[in-house]
Amino acid sequence: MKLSEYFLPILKENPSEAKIKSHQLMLRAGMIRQSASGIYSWLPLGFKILKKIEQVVREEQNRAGAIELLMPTIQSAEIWKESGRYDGYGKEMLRIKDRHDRDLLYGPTNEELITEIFRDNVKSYKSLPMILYHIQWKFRDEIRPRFGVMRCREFLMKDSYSFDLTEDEARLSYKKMFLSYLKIFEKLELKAIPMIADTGPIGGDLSHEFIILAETGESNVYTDKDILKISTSNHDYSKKSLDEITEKFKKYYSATDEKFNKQDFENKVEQKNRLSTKGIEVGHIFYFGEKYSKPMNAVVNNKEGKNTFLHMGSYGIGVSRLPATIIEAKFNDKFMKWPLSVTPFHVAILSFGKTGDETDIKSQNIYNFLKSHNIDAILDDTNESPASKFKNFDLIGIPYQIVVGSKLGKDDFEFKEIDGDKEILKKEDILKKLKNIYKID
RNA sequence: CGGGGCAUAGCGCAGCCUGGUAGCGCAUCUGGUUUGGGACCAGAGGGUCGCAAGUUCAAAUCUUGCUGCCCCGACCA
Repeated sequence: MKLSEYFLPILKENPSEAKIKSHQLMLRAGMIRQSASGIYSWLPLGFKILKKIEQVVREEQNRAGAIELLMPTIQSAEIWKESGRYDGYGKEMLRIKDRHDRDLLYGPTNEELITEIFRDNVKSYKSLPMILYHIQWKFRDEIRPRFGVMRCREFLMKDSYSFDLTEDEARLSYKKMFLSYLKIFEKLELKAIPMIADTGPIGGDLSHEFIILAETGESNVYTDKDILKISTSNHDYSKKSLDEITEKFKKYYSATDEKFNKQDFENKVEQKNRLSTKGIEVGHIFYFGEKYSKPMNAVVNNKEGKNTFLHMGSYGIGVSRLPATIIEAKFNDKFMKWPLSVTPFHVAILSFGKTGDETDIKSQNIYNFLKSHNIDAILDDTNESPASKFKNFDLIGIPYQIVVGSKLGKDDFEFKEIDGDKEILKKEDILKKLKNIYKID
């Protein structure tokens, strides 16, 4: 993409309504624009990042054996009356009437709908276990939306739902999601800590929140430093491996404010290992047994041919919250640097030439060369000053840069990591390097 | 919902107290000069001053009502 042909409205000053770093940066880097309180449009750059994050989530959910589908944003009130949550959910739920005066709602979550789909189409224990998920926009009419896309009313969520015959099997499904979440956040270069959590309005008795450590987070976090050393890289989705990884985490103390107990913390964690910091909640998983299957009569035949209520769990990741979370966790006051897995472009080419001159031609040349080899580059071919280009790209945060100026030889290019030292390379070497970094064939 | 604040050009702001032809910086457009960390000169375009009513010869400015947005609290991916 050539910057001169792209839609990237960059702001030099912070809009006054943005109070936290990620909100300011997302507005300034032209990622989002607000359309109403807690409701945002995603501009091309932000949308590209959002889609990449979505893809990381999708791939790891698939690896865990979950199957993707897509449910609508608008739901009928009927099923919510069946589960008893139509009255229970409160004002957070946006209620709508259609032209025939039928009660509809903009889905804040999908337990009812997925339960209806499942019970209508699955009749045998032989189809179990099964985990279904979708990545869809949700609406929760928050009392006070704030912090940009961090706490907004309309947001993109990945929500999975597990169906099992017994509680034991359901706990295994829970562990699959537990590991999948850890791997997703690892791939996004985020430090996520699972915390025992309250089950909230969704209900159930087994639940973890996934908290990303970030100075500017909203939740207080108390844990053991060693918990950060646990690696998931040697774990797969076999039962043995899942049991091992969940056991590893159980050994360490970790709690947010609601569950924090000073006495316990000090008893269980050595002084030198105590970590109390801030975090952002990005995921929440629940096992809730028969909470929905009973009132909605979701059953399958077991081996004896008898109807048995399904054991269910649900698992959410705030996908649209993640771009902001990554910024909060990684921005260092000077520049942004996106993880390799979600960077909007592989490399930025900053041309210090002027339309049509030698430097400009050289820039166009390497841009076309990389493009023809599947490298997604953005070429800044505008007539801005060099200083201004550097500043803009510090803001946008593409991890690698190629700087094309008049100071180098005809076949030489300056290549650098955004926060690293420059090296002088030929274009073939740059291609080789980028292919290696991004694992492109 | 309780408490506080704001609304003037795309963004940041001044003007309001004390009513009299709407301004500044950045951004945008034209021409030229520049080019390795937010360049310079000259010129140009862009605003029913959030909406409505009232007071007045005259309202961005005073009065009243409404709407929107932001901040602090409870809620949440």
